[in-house]
Amino acid sequence: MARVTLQTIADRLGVSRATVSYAFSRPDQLSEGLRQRIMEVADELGYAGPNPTARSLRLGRAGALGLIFSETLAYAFADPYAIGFFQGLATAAEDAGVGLLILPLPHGDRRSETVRDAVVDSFCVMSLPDGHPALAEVFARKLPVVVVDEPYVPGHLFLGIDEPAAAAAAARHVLRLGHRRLGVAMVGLHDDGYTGWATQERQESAAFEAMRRRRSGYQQACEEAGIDWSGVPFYEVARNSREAGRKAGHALLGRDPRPTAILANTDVLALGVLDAAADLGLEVPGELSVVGFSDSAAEEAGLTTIRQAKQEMGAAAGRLLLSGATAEPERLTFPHELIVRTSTAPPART
Amino acid sequence: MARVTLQTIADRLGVSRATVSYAFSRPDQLSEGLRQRIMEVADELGYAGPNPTARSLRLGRAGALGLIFSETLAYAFADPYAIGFFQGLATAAEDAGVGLLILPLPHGDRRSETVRDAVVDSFCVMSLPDGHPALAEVFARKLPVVVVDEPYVPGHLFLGIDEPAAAAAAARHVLRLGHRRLGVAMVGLHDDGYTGWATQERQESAAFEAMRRRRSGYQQACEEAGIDWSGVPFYEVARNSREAGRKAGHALLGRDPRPTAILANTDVLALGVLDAAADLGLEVPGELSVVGFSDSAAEEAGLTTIRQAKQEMGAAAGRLLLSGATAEPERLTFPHELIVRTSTAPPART
DNA sequence: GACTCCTCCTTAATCAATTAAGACCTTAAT
DNA sequence: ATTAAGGTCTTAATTGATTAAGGAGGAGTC
Repeated sequence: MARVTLQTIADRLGVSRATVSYAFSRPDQLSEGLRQRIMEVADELGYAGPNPTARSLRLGRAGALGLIFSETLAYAFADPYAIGFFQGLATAAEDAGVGLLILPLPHGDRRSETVRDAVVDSFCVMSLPDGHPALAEVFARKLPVVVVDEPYVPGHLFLGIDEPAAAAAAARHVLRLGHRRLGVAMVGLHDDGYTGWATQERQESAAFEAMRRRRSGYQQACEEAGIDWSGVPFYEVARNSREAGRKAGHALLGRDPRPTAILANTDVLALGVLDAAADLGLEVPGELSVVGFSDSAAEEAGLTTIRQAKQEMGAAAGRLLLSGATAEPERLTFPHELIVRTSTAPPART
Repeated sequence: MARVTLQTIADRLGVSRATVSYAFSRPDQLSEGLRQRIMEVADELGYAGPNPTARSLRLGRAGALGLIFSETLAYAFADPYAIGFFQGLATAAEDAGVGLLILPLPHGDRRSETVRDAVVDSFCVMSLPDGHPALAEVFARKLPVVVVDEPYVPGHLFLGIDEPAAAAAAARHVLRLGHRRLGVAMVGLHDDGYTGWATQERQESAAFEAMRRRRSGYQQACEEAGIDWSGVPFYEVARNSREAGRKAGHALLGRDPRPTAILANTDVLALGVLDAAADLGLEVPGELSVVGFSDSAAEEAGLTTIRQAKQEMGAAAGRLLLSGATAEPERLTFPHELIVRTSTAPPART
């Protein structure tokens, strides 16, 4: 049984293909009788409706927004920050009646076909490491693109927060509370699976721009407060999971002298640090202060964190891409806010 | 500046369109020199690469799997159970190198174009109420379809758990512990936004099949234990949120006599019930037992629940659709498991 | 009766590619 | 010298629709 197309129906009825097309797309162009006969025959032949791909080609629009994310999709769906952003983006897509095409970018096996063959009208790219081939492939498509968080590419639309300022705000908060012995736990600096202490050089050469800048915000705030950054223990983990945070927490809290405050660059990591503190019987915030980042999983745990308007960012990204208004390339900076909860307090007097 | 196509490049170089196509898709068919010249000219003219839509049309495959979900996307992304399923599905899509096209199905404004125009090779439909128009539209596309959880449509591939058995297991657990005064909190029965006590008739006429069957499992277990179902307070909420669960919890716990055990048909709802218990100063499990469903947000809170293999279900759905093997329509039932944690215990002696 | 105006349908161009089959030329083997 | 074999490129059919422009016929108006 061959495929049923408009032509099949047209032939069967002895009318032109155009007529059948009108039956589906503009019923008012046809007499009611013929339209009904067409529909009957379509039904009878098992016609699946106008082929969407052919339609897309003819109409010049795909009806979808492509989303590219550095991680495996399962991982992306596990990240509360990403989920929040997706929600905003999805809402914008929904409002515009277009689909959201989530494109996989397998680690290691970076096939370029994915981006090249994606049937979309625009791309939203989120958190790619510097120089990731997918970015070049996206730009090669010459479609509207917005890059979120990282990397910033001059001449292209960019959405993000003021990373150094936000990170500095987190650090200053504990510094003002009087903490002098800090520890830092970060994920997403590199793409190489490394977990362990990070040298200064490794810190500065991070492949992910936003995290690199976030880190520099921590450093700057410390140095402003007269703290020698090279003396601040810095633990890097490969995955943004609570378990990884716990590992980082144990590493940091195992130092002598023990840090009295730990800065984590995600909430999930911070929750893991809290787990480690609980393992060691340390009271929070009495014996240890912890600050997260993103306000994505912080509320329940009473975690002090930096709030980012992730949903608003997603919605804005979607609107910019879907509005059709070819906004001139811009760097849009979204606000952040320090949310103080119960995971931070002045250090215990020694 | 007109659009650059293969033809533009061909004309510029005085070669045929086919040659240019080969330069991109099968470099070995061309002399190295010509191929390079073609690439240079393509670059110079700002060619964006072979148009994916045209490619799709010619090749007869879209390279995407369509995902349809009854709720707004923002809501879907907020549901841990859905997220778990997405993770599995996304992993399968990733393995196959295809995209995941998430299709919006706006509440109220149910435009049929979304499904009709989706450029996909197959559909995964999740949790649609009985008779939802999108379902018919999906089947009209004559593409491979798998329906997850609800509604079961004979003759089409279906994935789900044994809902009545799973629900009965949850109910029997507290019944065996000795509870006699139960309360039930459910979400997702109807599509009409109602929140409040649900009559027997309303319970049985639920639009969502899986939830309807889940409820019947609760009822059956109760009746087996000699409990009069009509005496079991049943509170229905419109949204699967912790806040809604708290509301249901307050309603149920405000009854006299107060239930000693509450069955909730999602973990999120159950967490809200726990919140309500905390509000009232009730000890769990001392004064109140709570059972959730899905094991999607239960571990942290020590919630007793029914575990579903959501990721495995997602992965299986993806594999079935992407394997190309036109599996004969089947009803695949996945296992469930009662996970007993610390939110259930025998009732206090009165 | 001639004119205009509709209504309904057809013609034909267009969207942007892929690919089997064939043509042409060069090289190598017999 | 002839034939076969390769390598390189072209021809032309194909994928499945949309839509502006035009034509045929009937109805309404003067």
